[in-house]
Amino acid sequence: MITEQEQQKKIRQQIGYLFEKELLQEIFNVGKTKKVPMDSTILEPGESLLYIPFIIDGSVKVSRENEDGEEFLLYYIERGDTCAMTLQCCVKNSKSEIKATAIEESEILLIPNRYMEVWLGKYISWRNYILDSYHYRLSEMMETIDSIVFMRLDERLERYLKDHAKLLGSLEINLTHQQIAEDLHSSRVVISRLLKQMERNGMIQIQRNKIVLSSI
DNA sequence: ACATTAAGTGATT
DNA sequence: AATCACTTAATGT
Repeated sequence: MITEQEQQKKIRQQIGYLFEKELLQEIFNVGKTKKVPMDSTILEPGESLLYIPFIIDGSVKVSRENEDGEEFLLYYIERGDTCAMTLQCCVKNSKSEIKATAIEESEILLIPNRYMEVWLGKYISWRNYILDSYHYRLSEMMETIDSIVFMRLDERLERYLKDHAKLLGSLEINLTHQQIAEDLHSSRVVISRLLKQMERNGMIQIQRNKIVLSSI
């Protein structure tokens, strides 16, 4: 079991630079950290938010899901990030419209949602952080929209692979063609074909359950 | 050895 | 670019 001191130290290291001293102290008082295993769902659409989640360590995938359970990747969030969608949910007490999945073992910090509004008035760093988060997520979403509208699927796939590699800091991508197809809302056959082509171009190597990029 | 799941491929729309 | 139908290859039991 991790001691409180160790936990605080970790939070300080990972996201401490974001907030002022007093706020950090409040975070220590009311926040709880939680480890989540790879591939676990952190948040389902329709769920009510009781906590504002922050990523302290690891990476999380945020996606949209329709009634049939088909997904579409909106963006990734990593250390120091929170999800703009959840912020809104916390204030308005509405339900989540997105799905969040850990793509590696991650650690999240949970803050009871009632502090959200109080801190907005009390701490400048918090206000800035929230505004920045919104801005950043919105930009990322626009990039994603651009890619759907203006890029061909092979270009999107390439971007997807590189983003994934950068995020996890490894040229090895442990995903099946099926999983990739789901994120890009395409079909497995199509992805397999495009990957095969990329392999012929020497951009990647294909193995079972794994793709190795030659470079980023 | 057999079943299951991932990946490859030709043909069709 | 998607879907079907089928094959081949890798992996678990």
